[in-house]
Amino acid sequence: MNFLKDISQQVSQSLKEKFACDVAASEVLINHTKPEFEGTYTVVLFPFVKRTKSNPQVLGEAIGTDLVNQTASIENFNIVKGFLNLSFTNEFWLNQLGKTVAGEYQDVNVGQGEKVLVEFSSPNTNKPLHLGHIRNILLGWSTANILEKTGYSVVRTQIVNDRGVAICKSMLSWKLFGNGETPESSGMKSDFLVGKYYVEFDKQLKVEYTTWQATDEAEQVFKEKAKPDTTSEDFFKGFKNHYFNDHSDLGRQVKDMLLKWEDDDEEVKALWSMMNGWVYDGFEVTYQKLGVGFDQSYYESDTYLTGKSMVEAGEEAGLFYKKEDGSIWVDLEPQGLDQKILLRSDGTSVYLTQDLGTADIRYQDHTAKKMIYVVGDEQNYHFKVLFEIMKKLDKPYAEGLYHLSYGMVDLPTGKMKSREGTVVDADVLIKEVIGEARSGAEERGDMGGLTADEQEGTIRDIGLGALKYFILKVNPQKRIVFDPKESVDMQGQTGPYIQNAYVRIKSIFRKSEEELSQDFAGYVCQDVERQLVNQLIQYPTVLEQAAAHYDPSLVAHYSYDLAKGFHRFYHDLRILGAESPEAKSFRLNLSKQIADTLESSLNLLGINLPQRM
RNA sequence: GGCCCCGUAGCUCAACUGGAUAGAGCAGCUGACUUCUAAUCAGCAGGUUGCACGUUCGAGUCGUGCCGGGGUCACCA
Repeated sequence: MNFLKDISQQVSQSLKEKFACDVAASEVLINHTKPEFEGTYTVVLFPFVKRTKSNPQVLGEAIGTDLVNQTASIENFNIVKGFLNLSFTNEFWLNQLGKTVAGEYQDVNVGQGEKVLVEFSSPNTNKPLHLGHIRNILLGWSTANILEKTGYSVVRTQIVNDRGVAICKSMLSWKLFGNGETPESSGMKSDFLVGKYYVEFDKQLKVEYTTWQATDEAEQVFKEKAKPDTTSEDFFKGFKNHYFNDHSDLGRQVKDMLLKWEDDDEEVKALWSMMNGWVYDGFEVTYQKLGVGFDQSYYESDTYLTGKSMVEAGEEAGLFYKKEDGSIWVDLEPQGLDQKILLRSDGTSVYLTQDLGTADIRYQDHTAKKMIYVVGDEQNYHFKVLFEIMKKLDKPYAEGLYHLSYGMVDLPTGKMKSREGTVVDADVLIKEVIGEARSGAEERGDMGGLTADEQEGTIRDIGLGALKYFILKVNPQKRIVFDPKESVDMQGQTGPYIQNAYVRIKSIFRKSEEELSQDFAGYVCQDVERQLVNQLIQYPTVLEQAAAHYDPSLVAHYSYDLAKGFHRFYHDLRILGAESPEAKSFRLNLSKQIADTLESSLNLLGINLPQRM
């Protein structure tokens, strides 16, 4: 919005000429005028009071007079306390709409083609995607869209955690208890089938553990390791991991499998490929339902070895150190962090190791110096560590790494826990939300001459629109409390509300037979209309901010405000039945721009706009 | 315990990064469909911004200290 810069410039000049005070144009603060006052933009005068040794009233009079005289678009000013409120001419607003129509407010190119890699979703392959993934995926997807829109060259990627103990649990469990069950034979969605065996493993382990607790061996362990005042019940609650590692038969078998996997054992690898394949098929279905996809997927199984050699190289270069038992560590205490292990004493890699390798391979593939990791905030510390290590290794992309951290999604009953079966599966939720949209549509009846297929598509867009908006409108840093039973609202500040504004506009244009022309010269616009034009020209600024902060919620709030403005306008004024040809032309153009902007902004959030609803 | 995040209306969220009398939606109560789609609009009611100091013309926003919630400090991922 260049005219704001011009105003700042003018203010700076006035201060210089009339008060001999040097204030850079960039220091001039211009706000939106509060609705209860006359005007559209406001210059805050307080900061100049001290520097000019003048009072706000005098300052305001001087600056305001200059602005009105020097700037054709400013019609009037008033001063309230230390605020200089500026009103713009009718001509100005007509011009602004004209510029918008001409596409002048379309280009945002802060990225200038710079490459950015956005990692999101990043699932494990032992169970289906759940509500938490949905937030992750929506955030990642829309952040990528926003970056693309603002001129970055974006690569969308996921890292699939396809190896390790978890998937081996599913594999072993299937082998022991599965009787050769397949997605075909069971009719289950394939990722759910794998998840089923993961849960089954846990169940069996629990049984095994409980039985073991009654043995002499367990009693011995309790006597040796329990602190004086703990009951055996409490002790064994905390001992579960140790049991799995040191005493469990199932645990032994899982580890055995993991070792065989690392040894490239044919049978184990075949099982692994098969079951991972099931999971990928299932994920793909879910991704498609959500309308997202990736330019490239990375697999931990392909990258962990690279990480390992990076660690070894770093150790040789003296950046890391080796303990007597052979494990390799990094000392990040100078950076205010801790000592972290990078390779286990048996030479196998840990979580960090893989992330090092993944980052490096990605850089080799894409030479993107910016990489954004969309990962939950429980891993804040992990990423701090990772980024520090990259700096230590002096990687060219080290400074461009960013952890887009977001809060967990909780249920009204508390945290989601897979062990307690309180996890909300992504597919189940999507179905529920679409069902909600369907019953809403049925209640309303009449979707105006759509075929059955089109209706189904619209219902899906509405349901998903509600879900996506609900999640994306919240600032990523905050935790979300999500009640899947009450599902998602379709009224008020919601996706469907915004979709509805768009649909109303589309409906108008369906009824308007003439070509859209710009014959609105001389039209005197009303307050609502000025406000709407003003909202429209904010769009590029909003995009810039959303891109700078990696925050889709800014776009979400903007589109709601715009839709709200439109609904009100629609209610107050006739468009097709406007009082004059100019008024009609102005309003049609305005509506068209609003529809385009709503479509653009909602698409950034991954929300589709139906033509009717 | 150390470090990190969060705390705003009954509920879900805003507040242009320090600016005016803290705004929306939901839920509750009123009113508006023979009018371009009522998934809409208008109104009422709802607040000591967790608490206390401090910084300054000005603090929900910055600082310090408490209180409450969450996370994290693994040879788990």
